[in-house]
Amino acid sequence: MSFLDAALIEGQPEASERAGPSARERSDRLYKIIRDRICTLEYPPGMRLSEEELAAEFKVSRTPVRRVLTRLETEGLVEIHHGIGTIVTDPDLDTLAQVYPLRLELAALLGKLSPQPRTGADLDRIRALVQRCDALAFAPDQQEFARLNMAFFFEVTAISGNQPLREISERLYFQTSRIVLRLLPVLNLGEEIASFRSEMLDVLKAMEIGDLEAVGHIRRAHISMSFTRMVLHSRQARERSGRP
Amino acid sequence: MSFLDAALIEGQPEASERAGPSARERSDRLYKIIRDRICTLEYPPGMRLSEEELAAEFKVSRTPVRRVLTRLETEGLVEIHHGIGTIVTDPDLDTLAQVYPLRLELAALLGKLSPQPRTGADLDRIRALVQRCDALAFAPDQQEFARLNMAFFFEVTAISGNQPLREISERLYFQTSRIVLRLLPVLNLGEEIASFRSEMLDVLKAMEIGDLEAVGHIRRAHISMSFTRMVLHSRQARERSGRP
DNA sequence: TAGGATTTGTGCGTATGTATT
DNA sequence: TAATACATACGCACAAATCCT
Repeated sequence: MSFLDAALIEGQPEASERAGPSARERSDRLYKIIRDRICTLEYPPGMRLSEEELAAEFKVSRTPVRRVLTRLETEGLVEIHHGIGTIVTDPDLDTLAQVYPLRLELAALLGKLSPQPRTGADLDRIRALVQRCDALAFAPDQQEFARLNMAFFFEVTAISGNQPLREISERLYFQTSRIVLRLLPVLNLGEEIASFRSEMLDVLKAMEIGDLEAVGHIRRAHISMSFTRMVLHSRQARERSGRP
Repeated sequence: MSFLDAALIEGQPEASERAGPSARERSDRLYKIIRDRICTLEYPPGMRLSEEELAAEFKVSRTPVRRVLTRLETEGLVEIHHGIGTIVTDPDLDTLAQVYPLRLELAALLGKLSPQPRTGADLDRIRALVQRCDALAFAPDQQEFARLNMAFFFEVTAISGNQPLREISERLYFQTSRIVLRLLPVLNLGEEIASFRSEMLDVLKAMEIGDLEAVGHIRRAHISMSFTRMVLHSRQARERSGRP
């Protein structure tokens, strides 16, 4: 268990005073830990997750672990098969082709529905992400790239006060964010990092003048281009490997 | 247990040959039964659902029942409180105000993303719904109205082949469909039935000429007007009761 | 084909939390 | 304030399903 995981599962009591985390809080923390491990490919597609092993790691019985795995299954991150096991799903380009049109529309909606004005602290957090992105250019790190992407996603999603919209956006993001990491070998890493950095700067500019609807449009444009790059490079990779 | 419920839980084996329903199938059926009971107000908002009673009714232990209730909680249909119980949620106008803008956009998207051509059988099913709606005008029945609405919703949602979009649309529908029933006392029932009937006829016309994008726009317009009527009549009801 | 190993699904007793008396 | 009643959360043992030998 990494330091970050430990911080997540211990945490501060949220709803209760000094009285230890409630069942709901324990479950949510465990869910986020496993979800993040899947989305950073620490648990790669195809890996089998053992209920007993997870139960042992987090010092609980299988019951709460099963609760979390069931939730992850409804969100498409794992598949549970009776008698076989629980395996991490492997999102493909076909899944992506269904989810991306939705993500495009939802990104634009985020800037329109119940826009939440950004504070200086909000902008500073994004500026810190740009710094981390710069460091990434010199020392490529898949997991750090995944965490940066996720952190930026949450910053952009927060511009809308519409909770159902945020939940749906998150769900679709976690369903497909892994595919970029999977395709990194065939993608141009420098191009991806540069594109990500310029997206953050564009969003920052729009936020600085308070134009949240523009943030949505910028985000939409970059999601679209990201998808196009993936399709393009995948096709090129297939051609290079000789497959039709 | 009603006859319809019995048919649902027995059903035909879907994935297995004569080998009895799998755990997944049993769970899905139980989920749909309870979900439908909630959405037809057979389980009204505020009602407490006992795990033991449900377990006894469906001849299983509390474990699979808890699995289903947990799923219903993530979808916002019930709230589970440790030590208190599981109660059916009561969606209010504020929730509606957040969900409806989304439903509007998604309705339009349904006609655009992966449109699925309608067959004669598809149209006949909708025509049958119109007939049932006509019968409803003479003998108002809240549950029948709820079931008609739901059946029509599924027919319209089926025009898109985009599975994530359909899932999201369903989720938002089940979160908010009950509120129309709750407001029926202050709404003009005749107006609601007439509006519903004309929506089905409009959709039917668009489907007959194969214009699925128009179906989306029609649906969007009617969802918008439905929302406006609810806000309007709720305000009038408040004014009549003397509350500011 | 049969049987054992391993996995998830289920049943049930107990722990924990909440409200009421 | 303490005790009681009753709800969900949890842990564990066993059943059912699958794979491999």
